This record gives sequence, structure tokens and C-alpha cells, in this order.
Amino acid sequence: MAERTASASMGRGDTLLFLTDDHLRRGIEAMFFAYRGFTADPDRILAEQGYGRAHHRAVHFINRSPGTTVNNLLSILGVTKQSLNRVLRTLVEDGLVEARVGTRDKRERHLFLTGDGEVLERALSEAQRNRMRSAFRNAGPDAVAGFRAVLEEMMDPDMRRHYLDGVDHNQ
Amino acid sequence: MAERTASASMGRGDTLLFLTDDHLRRGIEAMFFAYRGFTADPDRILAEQGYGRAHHRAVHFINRSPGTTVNNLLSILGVTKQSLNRVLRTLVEDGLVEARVGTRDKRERHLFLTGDGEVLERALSEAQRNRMRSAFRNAGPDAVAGFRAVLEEMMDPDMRRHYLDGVDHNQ
DNA sequence: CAGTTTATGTCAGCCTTGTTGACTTTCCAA
DNA sequence: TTGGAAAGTCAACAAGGCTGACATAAACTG
Repeated sequence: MAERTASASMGRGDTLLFLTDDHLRRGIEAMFFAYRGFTADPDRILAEQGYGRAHHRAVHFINRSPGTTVNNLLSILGVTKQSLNRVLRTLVEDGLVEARVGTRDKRERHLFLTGDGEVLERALSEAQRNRMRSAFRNAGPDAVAGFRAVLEEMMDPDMRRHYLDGVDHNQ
Repeated sequence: MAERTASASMGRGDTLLFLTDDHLRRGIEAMFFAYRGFTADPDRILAEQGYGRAHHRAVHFINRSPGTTVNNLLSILGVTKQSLNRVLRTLVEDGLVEARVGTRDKRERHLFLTGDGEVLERALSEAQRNRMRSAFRNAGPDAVAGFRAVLEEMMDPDMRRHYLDGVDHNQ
């Protein structure tokens, strides 16, 4: 333990103490425990309606980018089309998602939430936002900036691109 | 969108702009994309050896608290004993984990990593720490403090207790 | 000491969500 | 007009959650 600390900060004085193996392990556990909290509230709502996290993810990104194609959703979610298709099929059957054939390219399906879909989306995202809001508020704006900076650095480059796609640069 | 921004910062000037629905949505997506990066490297190693994330979690917490009991692990991981038992059984069969009958209370099994178990643990945690270290380094110490503060606020109280159990208060 | 509770393990069966592989239909674009 | 991309479908499988029922040993309790 002592050696690890020494090696991590070696040659730079105390400036890199936040990079010791122990701090890194704490960061790892923070991610693990926080992600559980992060998904807990939506999971409860989803379970009531017979859906799972996969449905939540689809609904979230369709809501964020109405009219997105199946292929685009595939690259964001990083699953196989068979997996995604199973989820989308139930959502379309249940009337939560509408898949419109593309006008320019008729092979593509453009995905939209229906009214019912928007109701579910709002329930899920409100639950999740409530927890996030309370965490943000308690931690404060500077902490939030750090939170986002670290998470962004932790993403794979491809995912980071998808993340930044959703960023509003107009401010 | 404009109304949301207004409502979130209402009555407090611009101080609460970081709590707008849009910022919260970005935080939600940051968690989603970052968690994928967070698990990507260990997942690759695990897949090579025929294990999954469930094995990683067990190995991680046994390494963190050698001699921990099955019950304690259950409360940390938040799964059923049947789920955990399936994982522990394969780990014991494969000689990565040793389950010693308790001396004080012979009903309990105390869990330890074997030499082979420690080898796997090191491979997994090194991969994960490398990513975390690079993220921490690029974001800087203040960002890391914020990262941890927000994640801690996002945890369920029970999980937060487990998280803090692992904290080193000696500094 | 008898009865209850606790810790653990196990069997069976179910669900979600991921996977691979093979195949079809549609239809744009060179 | 034909090759290939986009999308959908079927089948089979695995990991890893879950519930419910039951077994065993040990510890605790009255």
C-alpha cells in the first residue's frame, strides 16, 4: 500500500497523490455503487410495466433524437440488431414507438415516440433526473463540472463522440 | 426548453443554471457512456477466460475484504444468494477462491482469493485502474474530487455505507 | 433439552438481454 | 441491372438476474 502510493507520486512531489492505486480503487467502487443508484429508480418503474433497461435506453435515445434510424441507435447502444430489434418490436407493438419508413431512403426506419411513449419516457427520465438533481445540488456546480470532466475522459472515443453530439454548444 | 431553464433557476438568479433539465440529461448520458468505458477493459479479459461481470464483482470485493462472508458479499452486491452462489461455486471449483469454514461461527464461510485468484484480480483491476488513472490525470485533482462527490450523492444510503466502509480515514 | 433462527447451499424453472449464424426482402446507387 | 446496404426474422444459446421450495448444520433462546 505504502509502496503503491510512493510509486504513483514518484518524481513529482505530492501533486499526484490523487492517482494512487487506493484512490483509483475508490473511484472504481464509486462508479459501481453510484451506477446502481443511477438505475434503481427507472428499474422500479420499468419492472411495473414489464420492461427492462434495454427498453429504457431505446426510449431515451429516441426521445433525444426523434426520427433517428435503427442503425444510428445500434451504434449508440452498442448491441446487435437482433437484440435491439426485439426491444423495438415490443415497443412498436405496445404503441410506444412509431417506426416510419424513410422518405428519402425507404430502407431506413425513422423512430419516434408516440404519446404513450412520451408518457413513459417522462416518468423514467423524471425519476432519474430527480436523483441526479439532488446529487448535483448537494455536490455543487464545481463538483458537477469535475464529475462530467472525469466521466468524459473515461469514455471510449466512439462513445465520447455520441456523447458530445448531444451537447448544446449555444452558450 | 427555455421554460425548464427558467424554472430550474427560478428565484435564485443564475446560480442554479447547472440544474437545468438539459444539464441533468447530459449527466445521465455521461453516466451511461462512461460506465460502458468503465467496464469495457475488464469485460474483454473476462470473456477470454469464460467469466462475466458477476465474477469480477465477486473477485473485487473478496480482494478488498479478504475473509468476508457470503452474507456480507450478498448485501454489498445486492443479488440473491442463488445468483451469487452460482458465481462463487465456479470460482471455488476453478481454484480462484477459497471458502474457509468460520472458526467462531462454523455456519459462516470466509472467502479468500487463492494465488490464481489474485492473478486474475490484478489483471482485471490493472486494466480498470489504467483507464481510471488516465481519466483522473487528464481531468485533474479538483475534477476528481467533484467526480467522487457527485457519485457519492447518487448512491442509495445502504450502498453509500458500503462505499464509505472502504474509505481510508487515516489521513 | 427442544424449538427456532441464521447462514449457507442446492434444485428447478423462469425472464431479460446479450450473443452468433443463416436467411429474406427491400431498394439505393453505381 | 445488379451488387451491396439496411432492415427484419428465425433459431439456438449463454450469462446472470429472479422466485420458490427444501436441506443441513450451527447457533441461539427459552
